[in-house]
Amino acid sequence: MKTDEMGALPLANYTINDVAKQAGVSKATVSRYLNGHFERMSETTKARLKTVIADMHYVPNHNASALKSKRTHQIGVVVGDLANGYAPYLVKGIAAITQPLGVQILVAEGKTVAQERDVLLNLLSQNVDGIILQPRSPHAFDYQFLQDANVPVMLVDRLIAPLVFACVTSNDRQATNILAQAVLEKGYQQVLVIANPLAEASVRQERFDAWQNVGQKMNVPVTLLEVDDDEVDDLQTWLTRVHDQKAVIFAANGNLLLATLKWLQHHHITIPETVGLCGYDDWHFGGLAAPALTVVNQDLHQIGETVAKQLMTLIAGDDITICRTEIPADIHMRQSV
Amino acid sequence: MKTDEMGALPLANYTINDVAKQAGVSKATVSRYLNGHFERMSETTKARLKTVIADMHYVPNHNASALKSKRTHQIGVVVGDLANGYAPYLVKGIAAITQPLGVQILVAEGKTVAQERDVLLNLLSQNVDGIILQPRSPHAFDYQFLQDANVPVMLVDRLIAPLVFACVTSNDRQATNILAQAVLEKGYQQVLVIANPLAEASVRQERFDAWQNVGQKMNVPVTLLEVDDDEVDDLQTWLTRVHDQKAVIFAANGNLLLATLKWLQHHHITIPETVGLCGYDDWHFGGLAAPALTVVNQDLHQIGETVAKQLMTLIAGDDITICRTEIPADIHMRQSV
DNA sequence: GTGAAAGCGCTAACAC
DNA sequence: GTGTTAGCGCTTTCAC
Repeated sequence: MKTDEMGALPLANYTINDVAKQAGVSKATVSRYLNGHFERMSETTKARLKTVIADMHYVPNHNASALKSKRTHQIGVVVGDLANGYAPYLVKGIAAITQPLGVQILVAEGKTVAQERDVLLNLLSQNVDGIILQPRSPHAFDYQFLQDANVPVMLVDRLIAPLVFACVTSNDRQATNILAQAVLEKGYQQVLVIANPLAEASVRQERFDAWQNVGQKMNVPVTLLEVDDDEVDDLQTWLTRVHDQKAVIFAANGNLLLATLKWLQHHHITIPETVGLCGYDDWHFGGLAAPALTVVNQDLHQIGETVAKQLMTLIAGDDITICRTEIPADIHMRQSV
Repeated sequence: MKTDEMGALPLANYTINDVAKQAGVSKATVSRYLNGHFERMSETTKARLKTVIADMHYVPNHNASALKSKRTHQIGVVVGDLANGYAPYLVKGIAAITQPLGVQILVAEGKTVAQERDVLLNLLSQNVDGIILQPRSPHAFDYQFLQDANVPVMLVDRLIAPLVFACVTSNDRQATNILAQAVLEKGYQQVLVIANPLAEASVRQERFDAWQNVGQKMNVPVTLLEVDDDEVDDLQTWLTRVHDQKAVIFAANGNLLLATLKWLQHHHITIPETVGLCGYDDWHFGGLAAPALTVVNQDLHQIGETVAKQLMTLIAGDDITICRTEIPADIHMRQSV
């Protein structure tokens, strides 16, 4: 290995052996130093190593240490759609916990169950220490291979049945209940819930159930419109049917809320005069729309932090109970209903 | 290693040795198979390995192969703020290129130059094959260590001087020029440009320069308000000063645009009657605001794809010219001016 | 066309 | 308190 006399030297190619030689100790000692095993290391060697490592700009090779220690200090985060307003806040919440710990985040997108499986397998082969997954499928058997792989897994946003991994979501049922109650008290006679296919995710079902329950209690009919691709043209039919009643639309997620808002604006349907609009997740700009939107806002940052903390616990080898942790969502009553 | 008779077996702990033994070949042959070196492999062993690997659910250990081959198939992506509307679309664009290639993305956030340095060093120690960086600092010397590390680096969104790494941005100067021209043709007599500190990023300067040039040509004074933290209270002063003139505000990025819009709404200042508003990056909801916003919209997905492609070229060992690639932005003229 | 063997850079017993 | 040593699972010459 080259010696350097000329100042700032390449952050490069030095190995633990070079450091050991330079410091006049064995590489075991260097390794101990690097891993913070100072229990019975003399202050002198400690100090010496500190300066030598700094001088050499030595950077340990993670791959080698991971190979040996079986710890990569990397976790995988798999979301359904990276550009969905959900993902960034979630990832930021996760990063707030992991980054100070020196744990890196591998993000990947699983747009279909098959693609999700691919990226998960890929993540496993990278030996990630753990995985945070917004699952595409509600069925545990689709994730059998994850259980078999014996890697810590946390779910976020969606549940699977049976619940074989711990999960963090918001309090969907409760929050939707409160919103529904508040909205229906304004005297609406018809409700349309626009959602992606309920069967694919149990929280969707919960949000719909909440409306049904409140609707029943207050004697207001609740209609369901399941759409697959944020294409909301079908709401024309419903609008026609209820045109002489005071009606309100609930869009069950942020994308649908936006799609619906755009559709209504495009068709020059006034909100809330002709039809009321409320929904889930305005990603900080519901207040800017015309009119400002009444919404349930999930605390994504908190969800991310919580799921990351629980994953870190699992990775540390401590058990946690396999259950759903619910993070309270905020409800913003504004002018769109 | 256990043999399995009972169907789906743990995706686990099999090594290349196990596969070799099971297939009755040497691990060298298995390795060749895994890496697609079929040049002179008999069809029979090829077929045999295929089935054995599938049967065993063997998954190669990336850390081991990375240690030996010096290729991790991971790239680092460092952005200033993960929750900024910029990041998700960019990352998605990058993922569109890398995911099919089996290249994983390590995302990290660099909120300050110091933190950015930390995460970059961390990334280097993970032996990422390359780095995409939205640089916090405009000075190349802050990234000397990256050059020394001899790792492929691509910049995105912002330049550094001298330009020692290739970079992908939008056509800031040109797009802003077109917008400015179109806006001023509406007869505005005063312009306020709200931006984060210009000195920190040359594209900010470009956007301001564009306004200055157009303003000069059309004889309209252009004022600059530099704010540090999306706190736009100071625009009160300017508004008072120009209250009897037809005035327009240009917010130089999406966050500032939102902050400004919120501030104006909060102070019940009508747009565009009292003051016009336009800006950069509405992240798909500028059309929903009241009134719909006139903006320059960067093609973030395209930027992400482009920067990822160029990085892949660099990683493949091919040279690219160190220059700035500009992706045309869209200009949306709407009702806010 | 395939195998043997030498490491990649690190960790963790186990010595002393 | 520190050194010796045996691998972790893979890739890649170099033989044959």
